[in-house]
Amino acid sequence: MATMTAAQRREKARAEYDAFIRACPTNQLLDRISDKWVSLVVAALAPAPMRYSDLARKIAGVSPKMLTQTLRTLERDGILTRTVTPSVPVRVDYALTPLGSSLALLLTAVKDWAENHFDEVHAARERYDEETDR
Amino acid sequence: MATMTAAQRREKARAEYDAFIRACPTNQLLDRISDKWVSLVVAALAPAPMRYSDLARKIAGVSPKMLTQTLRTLERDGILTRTVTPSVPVRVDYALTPLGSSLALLLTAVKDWAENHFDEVHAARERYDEETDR
DNA sequence: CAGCATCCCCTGTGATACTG
DNA sequence: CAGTATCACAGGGGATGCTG
Repeated sequence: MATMTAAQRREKARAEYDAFIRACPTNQLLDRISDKWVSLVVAALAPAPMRYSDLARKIAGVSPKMLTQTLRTLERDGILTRTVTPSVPVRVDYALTPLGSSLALLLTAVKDWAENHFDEVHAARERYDEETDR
Repeated sequence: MATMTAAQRREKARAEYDAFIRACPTNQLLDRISDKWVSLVVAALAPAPMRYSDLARKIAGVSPKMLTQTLRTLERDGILTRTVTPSVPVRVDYALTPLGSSLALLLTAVKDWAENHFDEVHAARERYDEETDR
């Protein structure tokens, strides 16, 4: 295998690259938790379990569709549990799993960072815009 | 202003809601840093400053367009600095600011979480799919 | 109450090609 | 090397209406 055309080498590199991307857990999971709604849902559930309508109210701005979609993927990923109480009317509770709680710790830290450093970011933006705008 | 039609009341509520959303620093910043490319760029720059082409190579999968776009917004937000050295060929270095470094700490933690818990998430997914698929 | 189904638009994103 | 410009596309996400 000492001989290999440039095309073959390129193809090999590409194949390895693709495998790397698919195999790379970081990118996969990072993509999922780098989601607006994921952050908000996990943060909302961090203090205490909540019902569907509580979440809808607390997150304010989320459509039923996105809320459900987000909750389903998070349930699938073992981040939270979905508990249906078959009363009338139905009652559905969502709660973080231990896994979800460990993630919530980090996302809450990020959220706190955003709150604490908003001033600096805002100031930086104004400076930048002033120097740039025209 | 005791009299107000339903439409007016709705419009007022909407205006207040919009103002609330815009005023809320958490959502604004959270949205920005809850971005795939932001995470990757900040993580890439955390160990050491890098040049444009270094970033393009390290991140692998990002288009020039998205890379530039991401770098610009992060520069605007004071997360990183852009330094042009007018040699031939041109050389542009990107480095995290102290503000950016503090954020990098958190995002790196999230990245590590993703790496360390991928197995659990993956297992949860298989369990979920097995119970659900039909 | 807690959804699911459908429609549909619009923007973010990627590919490609060109420039200082 | 470090971008910018243009185009074309997919699909994210909202609105609406219906159900167990």
